[in-house]
Amino acid sequence: MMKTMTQGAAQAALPLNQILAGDCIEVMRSLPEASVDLIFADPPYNLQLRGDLHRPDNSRVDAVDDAWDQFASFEAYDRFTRDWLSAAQRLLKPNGAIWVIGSYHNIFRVGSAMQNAGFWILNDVVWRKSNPMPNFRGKRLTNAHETLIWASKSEAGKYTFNYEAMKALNEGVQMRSDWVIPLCTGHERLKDAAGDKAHPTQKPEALLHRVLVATTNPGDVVLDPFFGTGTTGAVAKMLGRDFIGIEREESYRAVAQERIDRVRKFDKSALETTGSKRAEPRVPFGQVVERGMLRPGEELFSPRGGIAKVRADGTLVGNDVKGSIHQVGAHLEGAPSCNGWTYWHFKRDGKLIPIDLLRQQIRAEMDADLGRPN
Amino acid sequence: MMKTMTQGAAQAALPLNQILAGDCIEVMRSLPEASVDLIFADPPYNLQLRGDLHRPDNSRVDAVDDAWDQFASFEAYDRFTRDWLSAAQRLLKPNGAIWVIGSYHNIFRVGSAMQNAGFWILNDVVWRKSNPMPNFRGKRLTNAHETLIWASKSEAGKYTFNYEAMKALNEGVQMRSDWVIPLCTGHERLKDAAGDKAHPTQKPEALLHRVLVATTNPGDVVLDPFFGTGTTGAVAKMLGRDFIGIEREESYRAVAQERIDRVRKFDKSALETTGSKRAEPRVPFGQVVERGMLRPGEELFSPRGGIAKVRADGTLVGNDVKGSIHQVGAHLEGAPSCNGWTYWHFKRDGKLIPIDLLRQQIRAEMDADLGRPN
DNA sequence: TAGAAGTGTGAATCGGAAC
DNA sequence: GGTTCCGATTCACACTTCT
Repeated sequence: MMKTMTQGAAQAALPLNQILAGDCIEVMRSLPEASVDLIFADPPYNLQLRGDLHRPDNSRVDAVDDAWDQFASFEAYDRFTRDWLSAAQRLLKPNGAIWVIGSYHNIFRVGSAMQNAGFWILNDVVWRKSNPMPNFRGKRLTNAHETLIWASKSEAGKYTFNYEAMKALNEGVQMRSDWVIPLCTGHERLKDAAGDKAHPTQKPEALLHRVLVATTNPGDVVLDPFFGTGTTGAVAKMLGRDFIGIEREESYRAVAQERIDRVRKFDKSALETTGSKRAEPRVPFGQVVERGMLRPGEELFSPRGGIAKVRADGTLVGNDVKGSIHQVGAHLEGAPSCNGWTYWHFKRDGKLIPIDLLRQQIRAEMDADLGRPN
Repeated sequence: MMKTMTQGAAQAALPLNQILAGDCIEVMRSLPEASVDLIFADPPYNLQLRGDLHRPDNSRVDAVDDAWDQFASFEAYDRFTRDWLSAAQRLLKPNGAIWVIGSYHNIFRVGSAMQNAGFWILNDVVWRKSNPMPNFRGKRLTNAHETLIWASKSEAGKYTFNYEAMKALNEGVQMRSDWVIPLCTGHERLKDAAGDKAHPTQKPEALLHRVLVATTNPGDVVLDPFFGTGTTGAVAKMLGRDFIGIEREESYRAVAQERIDRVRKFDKSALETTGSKRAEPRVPFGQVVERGMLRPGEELFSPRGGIAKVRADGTLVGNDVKGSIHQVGAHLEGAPSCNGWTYWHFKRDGKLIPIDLLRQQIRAEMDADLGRPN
C-alpha cells in the first residue's frame, strides 16, 4: 500500500521532456525506479588518443580530446561503466530495454558489463557509415562503423519490437543488423558561435529515428544519460515519445534545449506505423460455426488433400483425430504446430477458399461495431 | 647466449603444416614461444540456445548443439578465454598479431579479455553476411553479421598490414572495416559420409583469404588453435603461408587433412581475381524518411492528382489505403503494379519533383563511399 | 537443353495470452 | 506461477526436378 503510493507519487514526479543537469549516475539514482521504457546511451568511448593526427595535406584532425573522455585505466572505465549501467537498469520498467553505442575502444568492455549486470542482449547492430573518415596514415583499415548493443532489462523482459514497421522501412524484407546511415553533417550538425562543431560526437538523427521506431511506441518514456546536443530528445519529440535528458556540461545543455525547442512533432497519422497481426483480437474458430458461416458437417480441405469435417463445437474430426483446427492440421502434417486458419480451406462454387477469410470478415464486423479505424 | 640457442632449437622444432591433436591450451604451451607470425582463432561462441527452432514451414533449424560449445557460466567461459589467449600471446613473435572471430554472445567477453591481456586492438571488422539466416519468429533483427577483432601482441608491436594489397582488392580505395562476404555454402561446404555438414560453423575461404592477404606475408607462420575443418590451413597453403593447426576432435582433423591435401598453391596470376561490379543497390524508401529528406506527414503527389501522406516507417497512407510507395500508387491507378519512385512527387518551392531524385542522391553517396566489391 | 519451378538450409541466445 | 494451447513467422542461394 505504502509502496504503491510512493511509486505513484514518484511516477508523477518524473521530469518529462526536460534536460536535467548533473552527473548522470547521481541524477539517475534520484529518479523513481522502474519508470522508463527505453534508455539510449552514448557513453564516453575512452579513446586513449596519443598526440595529434594530421591529414596528408598537413591539416590537423579535430579529435576527441575532451576531459570527459579521459580515464586513468581500463579499471576506472569499467567501474564507471558498471555504475551507470546499474543506475540505468534500476530505472527501467521490467519490460524496458536499452541501447548503447560505442567503438572498439570501449564496446567490448560495455558489452561484458551489460551481460554481467543481467541485461539480455537481443542484437548487436552495426552502424555502417556511408562517409567515414579515411585512415590517413594507411596503417589500418578505414574505421567505417560503430557498434550498438540492444538489450532487454533481463532475460525475462518482454521487450518492444515493431517488427512490421522495421520490415516496412526496409521495403518489405526483414531489417538486418547492419544499418547504412551517413555521418551527421551539413545543416544537421550543430555549430557553436565560433562556427566550430558544438559537440565532437553528435549522432545522426536517422540513427535515432530507426532505434525509436523499432523499439518504442508513441507515448513511451526515453531516457538518455549522456544527452550531449540532444539528438535523442529531438527525435523523440518528432516521433511523439517523451524524453528525459541528463547532461553535465552547461554548453551542451543550452545547445540541446534550443534545438529541441525548434523541433515540431510529426502529425498523428504519420506516426502510426504498420502493426503486427498479433495485436489483432483473437477469434475462436467456434464463432465461424456459431454465425453459420460454416455448417457443422461441412468438409474442409488442406492444400495437400487432407480432409476434415466441422463439428458443432468448432472442433474438427478427420483421419482418426479430433481437435482444434490447429491440432488436426498439425497431426495431418506430422508437424509440431500448424496455423489452422491458413491451412484449412472450404469449397464454394468449386473453388477452395481459406477459412482465414471468414475470420477477417468477423474482425471487420467487430471493428465496425467498435467504431474503430481499419 | 643460452636463451638464443634454446630458441633456435625450438624454432627448428616448429611443426609446420601439420594438424596437432589435443587441447589447444596444452598444445600451445608445448610450442616454442615467440615463434608465430599470426594467429587466427574461431573459439566456441557459447551460444546458450534453449529449445528447438522451426522455420515457418515447420522444418527444424539444425542448430549448434555440440558439447564443445557448452559452458557452465560466463565465469567458466571467461576463464577458458583468458587461458587460451595467454597461451596464444606467448606464442606470438613480438611483431605478431591475432584475429579472433565471434558473435554478440561471446565477442564482448573476448574483446575485454584481449585488452586486459595487453593485446592492442587495431580494428574491429564486421563480416557482413550477404545471405544470413532470417529471424524466423520476427522477434529481433536478422542477425546478419559476425565480428572479428584484429590486434597486435602489444601496443609496441610493429604489425604487418599490406595496405596497398587491400586497397587494390577494393578497387583502388582504402579497405573499410566492414566486409561483405557470403556464407560458406555449396561445394566449399564440407560434408560427411552421410551428406550432412562436417562442421556446424565452417568459415568461408574468402574471409580467411582477406585476413591472410591483409596481415601476413608469404612464408609467414599462421597458427589456428580451433582448426575445425581447416579453412585457415587450406587458405594459408593456397597463399604460400605455413600453418599450424590444433584440433581436439578426431573427425574434424581427418576432414581437414584430406581437404588440405587436395589444395594446390596458387600461382601468382590466380591471386588477382577478386572484384566484380555489383548491381545497383536497392534503396528502401524508408531511408529517405530516416535521413530527413522527406518529413513524416509530408504530402506526395501523383501526376494525375493523387495525394498520399508519408509515415514514419516509410509507408504511405492515402485514399483509405496504406502500404509501400508502390502499393499505394498501384491502388490509386487501379493497376497491378506501379513504380512508386517515378510515380510520386514532392513539392519544393511550388514545383513537383519526383522522389526518385532522392534515391539518386542516396545512391550517389553510396557509390562515392561504398560502391565497391565491399 | 534451357528455363521454370520446387526444395533445402545457414553460429539462433526467436511467444504469449488465457486459464 | 505453472500449464495449455492458440497461431504467427523467412531471405538469399545452391541445388534438383520438371517442362
